[in-house]
Amino acid sequence: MEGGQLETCLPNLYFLPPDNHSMPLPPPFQLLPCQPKLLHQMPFDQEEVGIHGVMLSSDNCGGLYPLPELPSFGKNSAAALGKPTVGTAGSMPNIGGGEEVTKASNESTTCNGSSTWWRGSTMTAAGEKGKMKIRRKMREPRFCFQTRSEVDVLDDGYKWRKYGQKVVKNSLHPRSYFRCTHSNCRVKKRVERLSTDCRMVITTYEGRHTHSPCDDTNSGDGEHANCFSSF
DNA sequence: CGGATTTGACCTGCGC
DNA sequence: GCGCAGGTCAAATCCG
Repeated sequence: MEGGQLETCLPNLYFLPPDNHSMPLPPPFQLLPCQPKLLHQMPFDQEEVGIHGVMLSSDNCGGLYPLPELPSFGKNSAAALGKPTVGTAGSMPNIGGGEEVTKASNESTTCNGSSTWWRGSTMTAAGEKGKMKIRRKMREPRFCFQTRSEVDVLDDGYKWRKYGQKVVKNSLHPRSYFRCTHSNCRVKKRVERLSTDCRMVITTYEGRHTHSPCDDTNSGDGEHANCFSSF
């Protein structure tokens, strides 16, 4: 992910005034010890592009925080440059929004159950490479929020498996990558701490769970109580 | 012993 | 075209 693409995303972020929090939080957020506050919403037309994201911020007492600037989001990031964004309330970190999500319009969730969510196990070299490039651009709906917590991984009711950790530039803390362990559920999340305030944890969910949190230990398709599907 | 985590390598996209 | 940075894979290792 490059900060350079942030500008393509930022105009789609809006600050919601406190009295305009009409959008219900998705179940994972409702399960958190303290519900994060909605700060930003990505007002994409869901039907059109299949994207719907929010930015949230909270601490353990439910206090509302403006999202502080993150130092690590690329040379061209608006956050780094202090560019004004639409209705800024702090800066938009390049989490959950760095990619050009609008290209996901047609094939947004057609990840076809292959061994990897975007690469595909049956991909052949020449013919599929172009598709792979496109697929790389595809992004699931994302929800980004910030909490003040001692622990990196918040208990959101789902079971996660860590599949990677990466040191990000200009950040003191590594970013961790998690995948939902439920079969047929490709939801991922990234967790990192602010370098400016190590108590603050940025969590980004990507994708929609195909099961409910309580259904997490089961295998199968778990069609009921989709966390994000109606969101 | 099986599942989860760690970590280095690899791949891809993007900016210059 | 090249280099950098983010994201993912997969073998090795750890842990219950």
